[in-house]
Amino acid sequence: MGRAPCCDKANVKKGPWSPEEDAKLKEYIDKYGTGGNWIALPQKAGLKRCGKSCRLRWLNYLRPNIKHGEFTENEDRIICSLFANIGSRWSIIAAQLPGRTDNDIKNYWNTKLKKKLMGIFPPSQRKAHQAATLSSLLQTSSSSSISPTSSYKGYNSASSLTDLEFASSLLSSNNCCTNAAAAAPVLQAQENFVGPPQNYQIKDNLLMFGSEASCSSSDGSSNNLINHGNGEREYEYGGNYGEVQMGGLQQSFLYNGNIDGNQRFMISNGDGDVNGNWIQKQNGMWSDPPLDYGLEEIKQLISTSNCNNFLFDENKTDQEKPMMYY
DNA sequence: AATCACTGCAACCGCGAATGA
DNA sequence: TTCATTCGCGGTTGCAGTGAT
Repeated sequence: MGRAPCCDKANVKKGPWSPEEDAKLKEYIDKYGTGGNWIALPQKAGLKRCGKSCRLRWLNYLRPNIKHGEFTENEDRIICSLFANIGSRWSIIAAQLPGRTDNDIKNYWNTKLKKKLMGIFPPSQRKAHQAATLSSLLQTSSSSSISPTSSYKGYNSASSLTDLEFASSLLSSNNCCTNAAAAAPVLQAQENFVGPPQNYQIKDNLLMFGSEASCSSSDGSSNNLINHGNGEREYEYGGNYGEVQMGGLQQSFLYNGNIDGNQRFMISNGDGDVNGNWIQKQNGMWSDPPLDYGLEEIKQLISTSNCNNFLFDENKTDQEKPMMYY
C-alpha cells in the first residue's frame, strides 16, 4: 500500500494561481492565520487547492516582505559561501537572506549563479585559474590576523580577486558536502580550544563563548540562539554558519571541518561577506593554512567533493565538456 | 514569419521529520 | 511505543517568454 495522498487530487485545481485565488488565500490568512493546519485551510478559505499548494503559494509569493527581483552581489556571496559549506540546504541559506525564499534561491542558483561561476573561464583555462585563485586566496590569509577588531581584507575592491573568482575558489577549495549533519560529529567532539574570534569551546553540538553559556533554540530547527554569559553576546548557529556579537562588532564565520581532515573557520563580517581567511587547526593548534596547495591537491579536493562534479570532468576534452553538469 | 532552443521561474512531487493521539 | 497525519524540504517538471536561426 502506497502513501496516502495529501488531498483528493481529483477535486483540486493545479497549475498557476489566479489573482482571485491569491486574494482569497491572502485575505483568509490575514484574517485567521494559517491555523497551523494547511490541509484544512483551502476548504475553509473556499479554495479548490491542495493544502501544500496553498502553503507554497503563501510562503513563496504572498506573504509579506517577500523580495523579488535581482540578487545583489552581496547576496551572491552569501549564497556561494553557504553553498560551499553546507551544500544545497536552501532553507538554511534562505534564513540568512531576509525576504528571499528557499525556492527563489534554489532557482537562482540553478539557473544563474552556478552558470555565472562556471562561465568566468573557458574550460581549458578553468583549472589553472582555480588553482591560481585558490593560491592567491590562501596567501592573502597568511598575512592576516584574526581578532574582533581585525579589518576585513583579502576580499574587497582592492583585491585582485573578483567576486566570482572568489566564490569559485570557495567552491573548489572546500568540501561543499560538509553539511550540518556531517559536521555534527566534529562539533560533538566536546573539545576545548582557543581559536578565533576568541576563546570558546565546542560542546554538545553548540559553540560556546566564555566559560558560561545558556542555550536555547530559536526556532526548533537548525538555528540555535546562544547567549553569552554576560548576556551581551549572542550566537546563532545554523548548520555550520554562525554569528557572534563582540564589542559592538558583528562577526560571522563559516565552519568547515572537512578539508584535509582539519577544522577550519572563515571569518566574515555581519553582512555575510567572508574575508577569505581560513584558520585551521592542525595537530591541536590553530594556525594559518598552508600556502602551497599544489594543483594536484586541488584536483584531489575537487574530485573527492561529490557536489562539485559540475565543475569539470577530467575525462573529457574541452570540446566535449558542457559548460556545466547537473 | 515560422520554428527551434534556451532561460527563468512557479508549481508539483515524494520523501523524511515532526507531531500528536 | 506505534501509527496516522501534517509539515517542510529539496529535486524536478512544465510552461511562458525570449532570442537565435
